[in-house]
Amino acid sequence: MRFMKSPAPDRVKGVCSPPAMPMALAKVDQSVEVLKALADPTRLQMIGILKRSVEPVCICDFTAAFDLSQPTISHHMARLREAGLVDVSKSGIWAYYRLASRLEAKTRALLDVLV
Amino acid sequence: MRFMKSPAPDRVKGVCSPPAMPMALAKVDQSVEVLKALADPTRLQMIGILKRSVEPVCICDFTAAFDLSQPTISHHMARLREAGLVDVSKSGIWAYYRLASRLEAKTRALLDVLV
DNA sequence: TGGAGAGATCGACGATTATCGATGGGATGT
DNA sequence: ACATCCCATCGATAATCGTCGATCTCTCCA
Repeated sequence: MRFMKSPAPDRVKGVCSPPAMPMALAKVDQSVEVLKALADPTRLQMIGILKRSVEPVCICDFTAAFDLSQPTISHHMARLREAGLVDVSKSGIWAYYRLASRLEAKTRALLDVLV
Repeated sequence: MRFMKSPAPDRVKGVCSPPAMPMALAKVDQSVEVLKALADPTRLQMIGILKRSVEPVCICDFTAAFDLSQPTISHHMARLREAGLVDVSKSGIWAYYRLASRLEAKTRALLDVLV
C-alpha cells in the first residue's frame, strides 16, 4: 500500500526519456518573436500607450516622453513594426503609429493580459 | 462639415507633447522580467512541457529532449527559476522542476495564452 | 530655391546573452 | 573508500542588443 506519491518513483540511473514536445516549433518561434519585441521597458510602454490611445500617436510624442535619443525611439518602434505589432501612417512630415489592426487573436490576448 | 477624420489635424511644427504613461514603472519592469525569461525557444518549450505535466519533470529529461549541452539546459532552467516561473525539488541525484505554484494571476494568464 | 524640421538609417561601442567545455559538489552503490 | 552519476557553477567566446552621434531623405514653407 502506497501512502506517499513520490515525484518519480521508478526512475533509474542512466535512463532519461525526453518528454513530448507539446508545441509546434513554428508556433514557438512565432511566439518568441513577439515576446522578444515586448521584452523591453521602452517598447512595452510604447505598446501600452498605443493600446490605450484611440488616435494614432505621432512618434515625436514618444521622443518627448522617453529620456532617449530620437534614433533610439525610432529603432524601438521599428522593432515593434517588424514584429507586426504596430502600423505606421505618414502624414506630411509626421509619422503616426497605432496598434496593428490585424493582430492574431493570441497576440491580442497577450496584450490584453500585459497592458 | 468634416467627412474625413484626419489622424492629427491640429499638429504644429516643433510642438510635441508626451503622452501619459499608463503603466507604473515597477509593473513594467516586472513584466519585462517575465517576458525576457519566456523570450527564448528553449525556455518557452520548457514552460509548455511543465505546464502540461502534472508530475514534476526531471531536468535530465530536458537534457535528453533538446539538442543542447547539459550546462546550457541547466542555465535555461536557472533563468526560469530566477524569474519565479518554476520551482525545483531535489530527490537524491535528480532535480525535478514544475511550474511555480504561487504564480501571479497576471503571469498565469500570460502562460494560459502562450502555451 | 533654399532652409528647417521630422524621422529613418548607418556606424560604432558597451552590455547582455546563448552556448560550450571544464570543473566542483553531493548522492548512490559497489 | 572509491568510482559513477546527476546537476550546478565557472570561465571563455561568439552573437545579439540597446544606445548614441552623424548623416540622409523627405516634406513644408518663406
